[in-house]
Amino acid sequence: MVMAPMTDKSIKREVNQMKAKNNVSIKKEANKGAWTAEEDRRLAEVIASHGPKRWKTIAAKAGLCLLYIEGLNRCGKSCRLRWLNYLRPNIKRGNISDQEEDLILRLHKLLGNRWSLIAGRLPGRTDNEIKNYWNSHLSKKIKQEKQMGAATREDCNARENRAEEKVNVAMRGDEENSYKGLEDSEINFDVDEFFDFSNESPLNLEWISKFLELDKGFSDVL
DNA sequence: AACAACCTCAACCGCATCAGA
DNA sequence: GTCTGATGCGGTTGAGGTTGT
Repeated sequence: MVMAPMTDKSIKREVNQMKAKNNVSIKKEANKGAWTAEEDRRLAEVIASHGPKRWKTIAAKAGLCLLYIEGLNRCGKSCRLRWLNYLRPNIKRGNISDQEEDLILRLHKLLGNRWSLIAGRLPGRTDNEIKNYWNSHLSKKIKQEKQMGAATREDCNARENRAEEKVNVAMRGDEENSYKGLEDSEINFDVDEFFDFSNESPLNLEWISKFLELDKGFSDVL
Protein backbone atom coordinates (compact mmCIF):
# COMPACT_ATOMS: atom_id res chain seq x y z
CA MET A 1 0.00 0.00 0.00
CA VAL A 2 1.51 3.32 -1.07
CA MET A 3 0.85 6.27 1.16
CA ALA A 4 1.08 9.94 0.28
CA PRO A 5 3.87 11.92 1.96
CA MET A 6 2.69 13.17 5.33
CA THR A 7 2.98 16.60 6.81
CA ASP A 8 1.51 17.90 10.05
CA LYS A 9 -0.89 20.00 8.00
CA SER A 10 -2.06 17.08 5.92
CA ILE A 11 -2.58 15.02 9.09
CA LYS A 12 -4.68 17.75 10.68
CA ARG A 13 -6.66 18.16 7.49
CA GLU A 14 -7.27 14.46 7.25
CA VAL A 15 -8.33 14.24 10.89
CA ASN A 16 -10.74 17.13 10.50
CA GLN A 17 -12.21 15.64 7.36
CA MET A 18 -12.72 12.33 9.10
CA LYS A 19 -14.27 13.97 12.16
CA ALA A 20 -16.68 15.84 9.93
CA LYS A 21 -17.41 12.84 7.76
CA ASN A 22 -18.01 10.35 10.54
CA ASN A 23 -19.18 12.71 13.26
CA VAL A 24 -16.64 11.29 15.74
CA SER A 25 -14.33 12.87 18.28
CA ILE A 26 -10.68 11.94 18.67
CA LYS A 27 -9.87 10.31 21.97
CA LYS A 28 -7.56 12.57 23.98
CA GLU A 29 -6.10 9.76 26.08
CA ALA A 30 -3.85 7.25 24.36
CA ASN A 31 -4.40 3.55 24.37
CA LYS A 32 -2.28 1.68 26.94
CA GLY A 33 -1.16 -1.83 27.66
CA ALA A 34 0.01 -4.64 25.43
CA TRP A 35 0.11 -4.05 21.70
CA THR A 36 -2.13 -6.07 19.46
CA ALA A 37 -1.02 -7.65 16.18
CA GLU A 38 -3.23 -5.17 14.36
CA GLU A 39 -1.58 -2.21 16.07
CA ASP A 40 1.85 -3.63 15.25
CA ARG A 41 0.86 -4.04 11.65
CA ARG A 42 -0.47 -0.48 11.44
CA LEU A 43 2.62 0.96 13.07
CA ALA A 44 5.00 -0.99 10.82
CA GLU A 45 3.02 0.12 7.81
CA VAL A 46 3.20 3.80 8.73
CA ILE A 47 6.90 3.61 9.58
CA ALA A 48 7.60 1.84 6.30
CA SER A 49 6.24 4.83 4.40
CA HIS A 50 7.16 7.58 6.83
CA GLY A 51 10.40 6.37 8.42
CA PRO A 52 11.14 6.05 12.15
CA LYS A 53 10.91 9.77 13.00
CA ARG A 54 8.37 12.35 14.12
CA TRP A 55 6.69 9.80 16.37
CA LYS A 56 3.79 12.03 17.23
CA THR A 57 2.99 12.27 13.54
CA ILE A 58 3.33 8.52 13.14
CA ALA A 59 1.06 7.98 16.12
CA ALA A 60 -1.45 10.40 14.63
CA LYS A 61 -1.34 8.66 11.30
CA ALA A 62 -1.57 5.16 12.72
CA GLY A 63 -4.05 6.27 15.38
CA LEU A 64 -6.14 8.01 12.76
CA CYS A 65 -6.47 4.86 10.73
CA LEU A 66 -7.17 2.79 13.81
CA LEU A 67 -9.73 5.31 14.97
CA TYR A 68 -11.50 4.67 11.72
CA ILE A 69 -11.47 0.93 12.45
CA GLU A 70 -12.12 0.64 16.14
CA GLY A 71 -11.19 3.81 17.97
CA LEU A 72 -7.66 2.89 19.00
CA ASN A 73 -4.87 5.35 19.65
CA ARG A 74 -1.27 5.32 20.81
CA CYS A 75 1.00 8.14 21.88
CA GLY A 76 4.23 8.87 20.01
CA LYS A 77 6.39 7.65 22.86
CA SER A 78 4.62 4.34 22.92
CA CYS A 79 5.05 3.93 19.16
CA ARG A 80 8.74 4.72 19.37
CA LEU A 81 9.29 2.21 22.15
CA ARG A 82 7.35 -0.48 20.36
CA TRP A 83 9.37 0.08 17.22
CA LEU A 84 12.74 0.14 18.96
CA ASN A 85 12.14 -2.85 21.20
CA TYR A 86 10.03 -5.09 19.04
CA LEU A 87 9.30 -4.15 15.44
CA ARG A 88 12.67 -2.77 14.32
CA PRO A 89 14.47 -4.96 11.75
CA ASN A 90 17.40 -7.12 12.89
CA ILE A 91 16.09 -7.42 16.42
CA LYS A 92 17.72 -10.47 17.93
CA ARG A 93 15.28 -12.36 20.09
CA GLY A 94 15.89 -15.27 22.38
CA ASN A 95 18.44 -16.19 24.96
CA ILE A 96 21.47 -14.07 25.67
CA SER A 97 24.54 -16.14 24.82
CA ASP A 98 27.45 -16.64 27.20
CA GLN A 99 29.57 -14.39 25.05
CA GLU A 100 26.95 -11.67 25.11
CA GLU A 101 26.55 -12.03 28.86
CA ASP A 102 30.27 -11.73 29.30
CA LEU A 103 30.31 -8.59 27.17
CA ILE A 104 27.42 -7.08 29.14
CA LEU A 105 29.24 -7.72 32.40
CA ARG A 106 32.40 -6.16 31.10
CA LEU A 107 30.67 -3.15 29.61
CA HIS A 108 28.57 -2.60 32.72
CA LYS A 109 31.71 -2.57 34.78
CA LEU A 110 33.07 0.10 32.51
CA LEU A 111 29.94 2.15 31.79
CA GLY A 112 27.54 1.50 34.67
CA ASN A 113 23.78 1.57 34.03
CA ARG A 114 24.13 3.21 30.64
CA TRP A 115 21.99 0.61 28.93
CA SER A 116 21.71 2.31 25.57
CA LEU A 117 25.49 2.49 25.29
CA ILE A 118 25.83 -1.15 26.29
CA ALA A 119 23.08 -2.14 23.85
CA GLY A 120 24.94 -0.33 21.11
CA ARG A 121 27.76 -2.85 21.47
CA LEU A 122 25.45 -5.84 21.24
CA PRO A 123 24.04 -6.08 17.72
CA GLY A 124 20.32 -6.78 17.68
CA ARG A 125 19.84 -6.28 21.40
CA THR A 126 17.85 -3.39 22.87
CA ASP A 127 18.61 -1.31 25.91
CA ASN A 128 15.37 -2.46 27.49
CA GLU A 129 16.27 -6.09 26.96
CA ILE A 130 19.71 -5.68 28.45
CA LYS A 131 18.35 -3.69 31.37
CA ASN A 132 15.80 -6.41 32.06
CA TYR A 133 18.41 -9.12 31.72
CA TRP A 134 20.68 -7.31 34.11
CA ASN A 135 17.96 -6.77 36.68
CA SER A 136 16.62 -10.31 36.53
CA HIS A 137 19.79 -12.33 35.99
CA LEU A 138 23.10 -10.58 36.30
CA SER A 139 22.48 -8.44 39.36
CA LYS A 140 21.59 -11.58 41.30
CA LYS A 141 24.51 -13.46 39.87
CA ILE A 142 26.86 -10.73 40.94
CA LYS A 143 25.31 -10.62 44.39
CA GLN A 144 25.86 -14.35 44.77
CA GLU A 145 29.40 -14.15 43.50
CA LYS A 146 30.13 -11.35 45.93
CA GLN A 147 28.85 -13.44 48.83
CA MET A 148 30.82 -16.48 47.69
CA GLY A 149 33.92 -14.48 47.09
CA ALA A 150 33.86 -12.62 50.39
CA ALA A 151 36.84 -14.59 51.59
CA THR A 152 38.96 -13.36 48.74
CA ARG A 153 37.58 -9.87 48.67
CA GLU A 154 40.82 -8.18 49.51
CA ASP A 155 42.52 -9.91 46.64
CA CYS A 156 39.70 -8.90 44.30
CA ASN A 157 39.85 -5.30 45.46
CA ALA A 158 43.52 -5.21 44.76
CA ARG A 159 42.87 -6.60 41.28
CA GLU A 160 40.06 -4.11 40.69
CA ASN A 161 42.27 -1.23 41.72
CA ARG A 162 44.95 -2.41 39.35
CA ALA A 163 42.34 -2.80 36.61
CA GLU A 164 40.97 0.68 37.24
CA GLU A 165 44.43 2.12 37.00
CA LYS A 166 44.90 0.32 33.69
CA VAL A 167 41.69 1.84 32.35
CA ASN A 168 42.77 5.26 33.44
CA VAL A 169 46.12 4.86 31.78
CA ALA A 170 44.63 3.38 28.63
CA MET A 171 41.90 5.98 28.37
CA ARG A 172 44.18 8.86 29.11
CA GLY A 173 45.76 8.34 25.73
CA ASP A 174 48.41 10.98 25.39
CA GLU A 175 49.00 13.85 27.73
CA GLU A 176 47.32 16.38 25.44
CA ASN A 177 43.99 14.59 25.73
CA SER A 178 43.83 14.86 29.48
CA TYR A 179 41.32 12.30 30.66
CA LYS A 180 38.95 13.60 33.32
CA GLY A 181 37.33 10.45 34.63
CA LEU A 182 34.86 7.76 33.63
CA GLU A 183 31.86 9.48 35.16
CA ASP A 184 32.68 12.64 33.26
CA SER A 185 30.83 12.81 29.98
CA GLU A 186 33.56 14.97 28.50
CA ILE A 187 36.02 12.16 28.17
CA ASN A 188 38.32 12.68 25.24
CA PHE A 189 38.78 8.99 24.66
CA ASP A 190 35.94 8.03 22.39
CA VAL A 191 34.47 5.04 24.20
CA ASP A 192 31.66 4.87 21.63
CA GLU A 193 34.05 4.61 18.79
CA PHE A 194 36.34 2.19 20.52
CA PHE A 195 33.57 -0.26 21.32
CA ASP A 196 31.48 0.34 18.24
CA PHE A 197 30.53 -3.19 17.18
CA SER A 198 27.20 -2.04 15.78
CA ASN A 199 28.19 -3.01 12.27
CA GLU A 200 29.28 -6.46 13.32
CA SER A 201 27.03 -9.39 12.69
CA PRO A 202 25.91 -11.23 15.81
CA LEU A 203 28.05 -14.12 14.70
CA ASN A 204 31.10 -11.98 15.06
CA LEU A 205 31.02 -11.80 18.82
CA GLU A 206 33.76 -14.36 18.81
CA TRP A 207 35.81 -11.96 16.79
CA ILE A 208 35.02 -9.23 19.31
CA SER A 209 36.27 -11.42 22.12
CA LYS A 210 39.48 -11.99 20.21
CA PHE A 211 39.66 -8.28 19.59
CA LEU A 212 39.38 -7.62 23.28
CA GLU A 213 42.12 -10.14 23.86
CA LEU A 214 44.47 -8.13 21.64
CA ASP A 215 44.81 -5.42 24.19
CA LYS A 216 45.39 -7.31 27.37
CA GLY A 217 45.28 -4.07 29.31
CA PHE A 218 41.65 -3.58 28.29
CA SER A 219 40.51 -7.15 28.26
CA ASP A 220 41.65 -7.54 31.85
CA VAL A 221 39.32 -4.86 33.02
CA LEU A 222 36.39 -5.27 30.66
C1' DA B 1 -6.08 -29.18 41.94
C1' DA B 2 -5.53 -24.79 44.19
C1' DC B 3 -3.10 -21.28 45.83
C1' DA B 4 0.95 -18.41 46.87
C1' DA B 5 5.34 -16.82 45.82
C1' DC B 6 8.46 -15.70 42.55
C1' DC B 7 10.20 -14.42 37.92
C1' DT B 8 10.29 -12.27 33.41
C1' DC B 9 9.76 -8.75 30.29
C1' DA B 10 6.86 -5.45 27.71
C1' DA B 11 5.31 -1.12 28.53
C1' DC B 12 4.81 3.18 31.09
C1' DC B 13 6.51 7.29 33.48
C1' DG B 14 9.19 11.20 34.51
C1' DC B 15 13.07 13.70 33.60
C1' DA B 16 16.96 15.49 30.69
C1' DT B 17 18.58 17.06 26.48
C1' DC B 18 18.32 18.88 21.96
C1' DA B 19 16.66 21.47 18.01
C1' DG B 20 13.94 24.73 15.85
C1' DA B 21 10.91 28.76 16.06
C1' DG C 1 18.00 34.21 25.22
C1' DT C 2 13.61 31.88 25.81
C1' DC C 3 10.01 28.79 24.80
C1' DT C 4 8.10 24.63 23.09
C1' DG C 5 7.84 20.24 21.12
C1' DA C 6 10.37 16.01 19.92
C1' DT C 7 13.30 12.55 21.28
C1' DG C 8 16.11 9.58 24.25
C1' DC C 9 17.16 7.43 28.50
C1' DG C 10 16.91 4.92 32.92
C1' DG C 11 13.89 3.54 36.67
C1' DT C 12 9.71 1.38 37.78
C1' DT C 13 5.42 -1.16 37.31
C1' DG C 14 2.30 -4.81 36.53
C1' DA C 15 0.33 -8.67 33.76
C1' DG C 16 1.14 -13.14 32.67
C1' DG C 17 3.82 -17.24 33.16
C1' DT C 18 6.33 -20.60 36.05
C1' DT C 19 7.54 -23.00 40.11
C1' DG C 20 6.93 -24.54 44.76
C1' DT C 21 3.96 -26.09 48.54
